[in-house]
Amino acid sequence: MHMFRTHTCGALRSSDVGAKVKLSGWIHSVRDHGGVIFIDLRDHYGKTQIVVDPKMHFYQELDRWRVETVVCFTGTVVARTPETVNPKLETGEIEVAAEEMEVLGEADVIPFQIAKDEQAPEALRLKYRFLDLRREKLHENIILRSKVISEIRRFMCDMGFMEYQTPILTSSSPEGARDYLVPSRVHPGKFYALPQAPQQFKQLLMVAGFDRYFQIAPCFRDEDARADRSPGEFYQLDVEMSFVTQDDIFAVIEKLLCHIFTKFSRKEISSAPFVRIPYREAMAKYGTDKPDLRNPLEMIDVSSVFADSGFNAFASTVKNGGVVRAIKVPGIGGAQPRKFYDDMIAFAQSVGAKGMAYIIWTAEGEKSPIVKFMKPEELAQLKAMASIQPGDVMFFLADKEAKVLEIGGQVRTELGNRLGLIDPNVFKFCWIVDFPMFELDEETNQIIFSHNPFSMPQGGMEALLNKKPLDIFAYQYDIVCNGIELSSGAIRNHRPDIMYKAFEIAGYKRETVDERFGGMIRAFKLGAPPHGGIAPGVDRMVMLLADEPNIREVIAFPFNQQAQDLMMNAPAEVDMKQLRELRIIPLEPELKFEETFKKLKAEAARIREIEQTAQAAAKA
RNA sequence: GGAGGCGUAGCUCAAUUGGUUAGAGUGCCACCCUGUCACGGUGGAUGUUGCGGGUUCGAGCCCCGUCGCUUCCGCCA
Repeated sequence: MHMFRTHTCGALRSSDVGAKVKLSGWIHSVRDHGGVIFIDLRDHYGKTQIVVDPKMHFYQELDRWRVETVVCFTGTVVARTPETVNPKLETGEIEVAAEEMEVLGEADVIPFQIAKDEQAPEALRLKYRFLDLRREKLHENIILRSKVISEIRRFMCDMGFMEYQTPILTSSSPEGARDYLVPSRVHPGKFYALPQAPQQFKQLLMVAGFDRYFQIAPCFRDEDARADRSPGEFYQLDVEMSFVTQDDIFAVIEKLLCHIFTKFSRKEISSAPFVRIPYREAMAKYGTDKPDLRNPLEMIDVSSVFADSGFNAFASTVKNGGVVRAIKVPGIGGAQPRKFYDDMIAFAQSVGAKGMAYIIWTAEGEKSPIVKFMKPEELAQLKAMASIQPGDVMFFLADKEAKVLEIGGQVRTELGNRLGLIDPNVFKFCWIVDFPMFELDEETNQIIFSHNPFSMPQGGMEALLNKKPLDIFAYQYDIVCNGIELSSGAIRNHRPDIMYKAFEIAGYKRETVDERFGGMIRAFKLGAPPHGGIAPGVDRMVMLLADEPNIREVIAFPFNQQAQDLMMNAPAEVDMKQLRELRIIPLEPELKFEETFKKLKAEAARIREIEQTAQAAAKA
């Protein structure tokens, strides 16, 4: 009987010496010494060195086969002499003396190297993704991903959750990202949408009484890519629970994340409970709602110091309703050259700052371009506010608050990076909580939902009736790790009366709410439990665990940044036959849609009229 | 949709800042080599310098346009 292997390429050890074995795999590398040839044979499990003696009948033929050819060797396991043991290989104590060879799959010249650590351009790597996936790091990443997902499933089930599947072909949701649409053949002119997330389904499962739901759920969003955001599709660990508070959900997720990150990483991990930071505090201190807490720097408000200062640039900003924020960097006073400060100012300007001031405190006094404009008591005030020690430096930004926070956040990150303040061997998690329910639209001056209209307002109906809308928080939260947002979540608003009221505050009529969200409201009118959930991104978790800066490195077959699959050539044009069934005529991209649509409709009506006239004439 | 960066051999990069026939490593091809494990050695082939135009005696280098890649902003309830 024919067989391909008795062992994998990672299996053999010195205890197997003397065994007659058969190994199959890819030719990883060839080292031809004239009198003897060494071949590293590689498969999913590892590498084994094959030795071919010139006396073997296939010795001459071996020359023909290039690296990455798939071959099967039969031979005997022999021990390596102590000086030829390779400690880098798990199978390094032995080698296989080849006696027979069979070529199973010939390989042409490969477009980029696999055995060597060579960085090929990404477009090429994506086109030949099956080759790229043979490279050790990428292969390991995909294996890690598989292990992480199966461990998540096991752990969730152990915590009493059950995995439920929800439709892939569903309807377009009114809020949120752009949908991917799928035309219906049975109902020409109508479209399914791929789910941006199984949001409504998981809530309906709670209404259906299933209590603890999870799903490793595919999500589809037609939005542009980022380094940590794959365009098109991605996976999230979708979670929903009934009869829970925000803290119940936090406890479950903290347990899960601690377990997964401990199991699959050797980095130090924040211990549960993770620190909780109100949204406004996060914005004030870090200038972002996804702070990297490995960076110890924080912004402080020093507007009051400069309100009546002799430093006019800042004083006038404060008088005109702006703010001054400072970032203290401890202990670098004497350590950085002048160029460092110039570079930081240039950086601040590159992200939109008008300028940036700084003060260096030394044992001898202050060094700064702005100190000469300031009174001694102002300097003393600053010193007290930030507990300044000699050697500390303070950077200052002044502008409208929103702008200062945004720029300050980027300056904080840049300082952290440049000064090496960010420990790469730590995972720091935090919850961002107390997102405002409403905000003021800057253009229209109207109250609008600030994030998710379906979250439960803190304080419920009572808060909606009695509090100023802008003072109401939502039970909404983000989980953040090392500056990467893993997920948003919320306690949902399951009460139709509270939902109508919340929408009323944001300017929606009851009829509009019924029209747009009628399905959910109908369900909530027939006995809905309080419920809430979260949906951490699986790709982002694996990306953090694999220490990859780019999300495409942890996805087996990712889109490129333009949402194309270069290997499968997707998206692609389709047959006229398929379009005819769907009654779809693609418009040339350069044509104006509205005008062309009207013209085509008019033309269609004209053709129909001509046909009807002809038919009538034929009858008569 | 907008901004920045990049584009030279299959791949990674160089080309003394506008000056002779565009080089090196790696890969590829041929030959040599019995202990390598990124083996080593000798020789060889490989270029529309992304594309189009302009400036110039002369452009890989400068200018304009265009395309592609990438990072960020917008967007991502």
